[in-house]
Amino acid sequence: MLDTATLPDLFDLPQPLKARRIVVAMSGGVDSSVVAGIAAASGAEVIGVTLQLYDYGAATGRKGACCAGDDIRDARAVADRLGIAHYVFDHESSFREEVVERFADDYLNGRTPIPCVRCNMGPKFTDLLAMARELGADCLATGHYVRRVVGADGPELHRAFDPARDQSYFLYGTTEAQLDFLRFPLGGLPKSETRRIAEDMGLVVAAKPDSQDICFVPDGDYAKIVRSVRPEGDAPGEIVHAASGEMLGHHRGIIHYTVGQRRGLEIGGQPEPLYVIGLDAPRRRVLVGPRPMLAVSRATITETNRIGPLPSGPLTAKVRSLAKPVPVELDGPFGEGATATIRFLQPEYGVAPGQAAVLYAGERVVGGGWIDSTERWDG
RNA sequence: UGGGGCGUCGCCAAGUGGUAAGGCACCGGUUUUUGGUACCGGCAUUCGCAGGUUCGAAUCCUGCCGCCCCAG
Repeated sequence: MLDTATLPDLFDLPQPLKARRIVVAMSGGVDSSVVAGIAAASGAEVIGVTLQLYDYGAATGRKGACCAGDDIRDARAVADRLGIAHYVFDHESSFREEVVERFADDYLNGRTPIPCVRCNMGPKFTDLLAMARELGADCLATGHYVRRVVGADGPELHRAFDPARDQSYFLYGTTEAQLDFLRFPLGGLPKSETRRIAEDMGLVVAAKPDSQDICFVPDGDYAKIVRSVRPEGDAPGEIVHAASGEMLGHHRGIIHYTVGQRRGLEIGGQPEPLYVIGLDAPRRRVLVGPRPMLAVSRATITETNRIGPLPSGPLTAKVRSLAKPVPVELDGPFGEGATATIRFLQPEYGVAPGQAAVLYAGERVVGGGWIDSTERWDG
């Protein structure tokens, strides 16, 4: 059962909570619904806010999405159940510009975008956060699995207690100013506990499937979205061996490929698997080669964000969401939008431009940046 | 229309009388809040076609078809 005595700690706000106002970002999923429930139970005044991010019709009936159609309805139902205020803001046009169109443009440029990071940086932690301030809130709480820990130099971002649920990779772009105002009450809980709380509270979303895939891609066919936004982008081209230059086949369009990808090349008769080594957008060519050619020694990262001080101890980095952090060293200025370079102490495979590189000092997120280019390990 | 070689799963390829390896590709599953990766599983009752020899043929014989090379 929910221990109401510990609730104030989850929001780290000055007492008494009855005098506080908490805005909860409600996506319509289990996690943010539970956050709203916990906030309501804490005694604070709670306002649920849901952003409508994309087209209703396209998302109707979709399981595991967020922020459209049924999900907005669910968020409203939860808010009603909890007896809290709930507002829905139409954010479609800005979401389209900031997230969807950039997503498409990245693919057109031979990069592999990660829209969840953009969405967190823009609509959620900039726009929604500003709304929360306008609503006179003391904080903005979200259902992300990540921990905010107040250290000597201010709030820090740490990985979630439950490593299987950790979402810190998607939140590296959080600025210190944003972090000051944000709260992540679920960061210390295992997911099973979240669902249990949802059941205890009688929330309709208790058994709702976890969200996965990209929220605005209804059926996993992201290329369809790219085509719909940038119809001119899906042009066929050649598949070329990255080492020999030999033309091995044709592809359906560069947007279908990402560095490190193995499947979908449809090139047989090879002694070993071929992977996408690089994408040549101007020539519409997909460069392929054997796995050793994927080994990377350095990556240049741009638009870096730093959270808290650089540690004196060792750094690790994740260059994709599902990966154990690997040891790296950092060269150049880091943070405040600077461009830096990370050096991998061991070869790292399948580092794709467009993805995020997130730096950690142990459990703490030090920041990160966009992977802009890479260097071969032996090169 | 003389000589030589070849034709085994979509591709590469082992197998030369004992009842079709393997790799690549592809498909499915697992994992997973991005794209991918990885892992597990599936994938030729049949060896260009038609006959013949044999207890038994992809493997031997005959014919046909197709492709490649050399060629006075």
